Amino acid sequence: MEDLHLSFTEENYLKSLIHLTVLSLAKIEVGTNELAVNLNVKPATVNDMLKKLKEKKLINYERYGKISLTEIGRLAGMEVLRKHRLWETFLVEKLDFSWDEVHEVAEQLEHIHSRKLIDRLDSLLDFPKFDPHGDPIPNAKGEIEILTRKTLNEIEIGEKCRLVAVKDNSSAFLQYVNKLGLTIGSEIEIASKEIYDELLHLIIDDQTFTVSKKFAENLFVV
Amino acid sequence: MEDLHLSFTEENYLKSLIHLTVLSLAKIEVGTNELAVNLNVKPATVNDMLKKLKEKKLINYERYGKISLTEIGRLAGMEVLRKHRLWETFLVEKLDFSWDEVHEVAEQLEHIHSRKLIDRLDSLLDFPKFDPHGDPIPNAKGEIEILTRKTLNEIEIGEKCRLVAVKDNSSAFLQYVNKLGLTIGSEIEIASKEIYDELLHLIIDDQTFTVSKKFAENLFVV
DNA sequence: TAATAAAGTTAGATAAGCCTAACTTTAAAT
DNA sequence: ATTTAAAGTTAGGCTTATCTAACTTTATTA
Ligand SMILES: [Mn+2]
Ligand SMILES: [Mn+2]
Ligand SMILES: [Mn+2]
Ligand SMILES: [Mn+2]
Repeated sequence: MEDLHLSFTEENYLKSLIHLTVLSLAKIEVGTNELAVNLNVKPATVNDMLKKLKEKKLINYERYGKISLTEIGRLAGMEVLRKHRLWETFLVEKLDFSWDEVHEVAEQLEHIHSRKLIDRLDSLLDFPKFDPHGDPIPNAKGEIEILTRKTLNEIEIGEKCRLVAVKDNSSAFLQYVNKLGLTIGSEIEIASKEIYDELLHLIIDDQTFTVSKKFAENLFVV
Repeated sequence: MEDLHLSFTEENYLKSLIHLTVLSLAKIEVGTNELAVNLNVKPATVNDMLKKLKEKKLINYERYGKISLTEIGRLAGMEVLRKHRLWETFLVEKLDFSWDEVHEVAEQLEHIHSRKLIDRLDSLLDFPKFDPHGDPIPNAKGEIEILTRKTLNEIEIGEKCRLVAVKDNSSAFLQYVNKLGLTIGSEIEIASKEIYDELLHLIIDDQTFTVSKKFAENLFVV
């Protein structure tokens, strides 16, 4: 079953669709424009590719209709996501990369075609369940644990929570997280919130920090 | 200096040129046809690319003239070769691949762009000098130890030698080498040679084997 | 419901890599 | 020194992935 040869671009479309449907709870379809934004291309470009992906039976799609993954498409997309997250874990665990440096390289490595390579890598890393950003890693069967996670801005004043993952994977954001001394597992308490400009005052390790709503929306906590 | 962005294809051209010039002792230039054969494309295709590579100052080339690498081209090509051989070493050393399985995957991995990645990989592997096929690995400065090596068919009857590298990297050939119980470092004695069909009779570990001239030409010995 | 806005599609271009077929230049043989 | 063969080049096409500009369909909102 796993011998359909997909181009880098096709794989990126499928991975995007995984993010926009499977991983975005309670939404199994997306539109052309949303996919275009996610892939950083123009809607006209997406439209061309939709025809090709439908032809290859990777997506369900009708003219002017919504887009969803077929089972084949879902498996192929999940494999790309699995590779991405395993490579990120490898870079951090084995090559001492920091978590803000791995995403760009993993964007390249996720397209290496070799089932054996990825399964051996999984084994070398001891079958990790989460990547360096706290995101779950799909297993070899394409199964993933989808957790309902709150973002920091949804937490009430006075409540304590623990950082389990980050939404934004850009190095700009992650370096900002580093600057606050935050890592996956950090305890965070909401000291107070500003109504006017929506700033949050946090207590981390007995120190006080002020962050924006935008920042807080990119932190997943429990 | 290392911020010229090269495509996979351009990198493959430079790597080919490294093989055909730098690594092929006493020949610093090649022609369009020879390069085309090496890259498995048509001469017309090569011709188009030559114009582009010259434009980017990666090769020296004039219409109807021979092709050679510039210093920039040599360094870029050497880096691709370095990556190829380091990844092959990684696959064998860290992921338990056998030497006949690594070449195809390394053909993909050699195009991952990240200086940090490759230098960390080098360090993880303890700065190996040779890849699994006995080929020297260029260092981070693009320097490589070029050794003058004899092939098995050049050895005289009665002489003993040691396998140091293989010329052919195809899995078909390497599996054949495996079948004879040969590995890098194996002692080989030439028992005799047939004049008529150029077969060689070898003694390896007190056992006798018969191989063709074609086979013997692909084994480097000292 | 009719007007307007948003979403989606099509047509026509472009650039990278590749091809075949025909042509030109250089090298090798007679 | 011609002739022929080999090597190299050009012209014109194809495919993939992208774009812009114009158009059509669906959704929203007055
Ligand atoms: Mn990532
Ligand atoms: Mn990608
Ligand atoms: Mn190889
Ligand atoms: Mn290659």
